[in-house]
Amino acid sequence: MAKVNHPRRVTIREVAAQAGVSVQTVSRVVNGHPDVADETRARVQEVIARLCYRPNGIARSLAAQSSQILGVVASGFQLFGPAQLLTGIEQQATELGWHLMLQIVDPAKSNDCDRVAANLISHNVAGVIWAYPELTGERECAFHQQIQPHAPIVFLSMEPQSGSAVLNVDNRHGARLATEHLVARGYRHIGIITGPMSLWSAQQRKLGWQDALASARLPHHSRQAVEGDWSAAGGDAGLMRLIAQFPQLDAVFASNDQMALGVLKAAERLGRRVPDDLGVVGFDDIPESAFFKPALTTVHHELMELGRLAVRELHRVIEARREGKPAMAASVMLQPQLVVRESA
Amino acid sequence: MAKVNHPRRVTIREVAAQAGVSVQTVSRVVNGHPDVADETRARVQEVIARLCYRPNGIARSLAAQSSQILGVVASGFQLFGPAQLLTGIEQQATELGWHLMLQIVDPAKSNDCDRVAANLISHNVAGVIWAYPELTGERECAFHQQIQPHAPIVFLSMEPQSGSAVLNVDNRHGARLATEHLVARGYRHIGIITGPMSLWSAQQRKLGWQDALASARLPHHSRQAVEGDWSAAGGDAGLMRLIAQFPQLDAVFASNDQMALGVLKAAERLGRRVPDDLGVVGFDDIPESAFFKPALTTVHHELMELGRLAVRELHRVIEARREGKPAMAASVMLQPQLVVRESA
DNA sequence: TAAAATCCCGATAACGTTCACAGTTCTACC
DNA sequence: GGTAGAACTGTGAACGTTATCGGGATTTTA
Repeated sequence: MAKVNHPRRVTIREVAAQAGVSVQTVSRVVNGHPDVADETRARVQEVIARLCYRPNGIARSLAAQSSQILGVVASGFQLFGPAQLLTGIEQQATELGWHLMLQIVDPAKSNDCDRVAANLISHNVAGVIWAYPELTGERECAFHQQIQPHAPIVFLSMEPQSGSAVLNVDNRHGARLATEHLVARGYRHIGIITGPMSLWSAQQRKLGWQDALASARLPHHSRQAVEGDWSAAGGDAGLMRLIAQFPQLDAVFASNDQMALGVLKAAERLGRRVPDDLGVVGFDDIPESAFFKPALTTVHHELMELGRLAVRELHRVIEARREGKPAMAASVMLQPQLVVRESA
Repeated sequence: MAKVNHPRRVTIREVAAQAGVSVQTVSRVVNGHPDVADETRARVQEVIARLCYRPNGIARSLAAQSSQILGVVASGFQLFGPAQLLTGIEQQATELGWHLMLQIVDPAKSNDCDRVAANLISHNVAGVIWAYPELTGERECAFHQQIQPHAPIVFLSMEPQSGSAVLNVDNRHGARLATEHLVARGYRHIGIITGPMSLWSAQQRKLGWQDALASARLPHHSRQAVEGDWSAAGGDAGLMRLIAQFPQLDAVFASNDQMALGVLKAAERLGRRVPDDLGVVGFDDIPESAFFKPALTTVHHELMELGRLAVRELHRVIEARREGKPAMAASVMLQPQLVVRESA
């Protein structure tokens, strides 16, 4: 096995030698510890700059038994939600000086979670953000058990549970706002196309729809709801099924904007004018939704901010624990807002 | 500073003790080295399973002077392209057993690149994928210089350069296909809304548009082109500007599908029927584009596959170098395809 | 049958940091 | 003027693994 031609990287030892101090003193300067004379500090910093010394993160992690890395467990970034979350996480992490280790779990493989947990632990991550939205509970539980002793976790878009921090958008309330708006506009036969019902957020949005119908004393039967898959194609197919099983339908709450787009397309094909013959409301307020025809009435929420919050909470807990104080991340619930446009 | 209550993790030493062999032998078993008797190997593996031993990635990286981590430098995942790339990268990395360290560079800060490079080097990444699309060249060059001696790099969606591996979709040819289709449909006054012209891909798409006009012997003036920002809002505003400065316009090539959506919206507002009064072609073939009104004719390309390819190339090079052979990643150019729908 | 090669395995030293503790010098106070 | 404490610095041992080298047992070759 041939030696790869690595250029000798500058180590703390060389800095120490050049500055005429001990390795430990350099370490102190680098980490901003007190107890080092101003003059010494200046000399060391000068040498550091001159040699372009960069502390080795790996060695640091090993010695200190903890890293500057946060683990992020996610599913995929093709959907709007996860992409927004990850963007927020990334921004805040960079601002606070954290690095990110990305882990994707494959829903198909049941033991994938163990692999991910083992990876994260073996890399001494300082904290973990669980942004993989699934309801089963078992998965998260097992994961939680494994990670918990090593690093704090925050969960995103999941069922709130005592004993762990869960950050959420109030999907139920958002869906209620959307449906109430349809009711206020005079629609009386309001169906829903849900997201994949294995997801907490999809369930909550359906509950919000039910809440609104109930408080308006409108009936809701199971034939008023069909399950979608977040995609425009799913929304299109969903409207077809919905009309087939519930012909008097006069409005639809689509659980995300992509599905709402599919609904608009199907409605056009069926000769139903929106909003006159069919009211449509979406969820997410993706940037494109204002450009749909007609412009989509939808529910706006701040997922980027949720991601940023997750990092800040984790940061707070990690710092506190480093100072010896026990700390717990707090759960949070952000409130979404209705954005009224033309489709309802 | 209070000791955090870390549960003692199982180390290689304990495995060695339990199995009655040396630490080194356990290491050999874990890493699949030869030169260990079948019987010994079995015994060690049994102990590993029993104690749930997981090698510490940090310590491994430090000792071996190289990790199982790939660095990914990107800009943001809110856009379709980057999200697709990252998804592909993630999938392939997981399949091959690599971990990902995500780094975002802030275009605003000029020295951000140094920070990113330092981080990656300090974590001993085995390879780097540069998926931050910008043309300036300086940035990449400086980065290249710093990383190169430590780890192989592949670049994504950039200007091909000798001496480094660049993976691309043939944006120019794709744009040419799109524009040629407009010509074939009889449009004669074809404008373009480009992406941000600081991006290589945006430049290439504009060149493809020019190619098509030139080979059809149609004139193209600078007033036939406006710069957009990839967003639907940008596409909408773009069409307004385009018509103002080039009134005879009868077709538009929008450099991505979101902008095409904006164009469709603006066209409706102006009372221009698509495709009769105005032909529109997009680029990317996002899943939603088939559901636009009218369904969007666009250019399909396989960005996820490009991301997967990048990881495979890197993997190949890293493995080869570990065996002492010098190796270079190869450059690749994927061909896009035209998808004809209703908008042209 | 001696010499050489092969197969196993272990001892020791890295890898580049931080931590705990032990100085040493200097100031301040009674 | 001795002593207590602060301020600063250095020493040695971790952290958990892999690399290097060497040695004993076993097999192959001359």
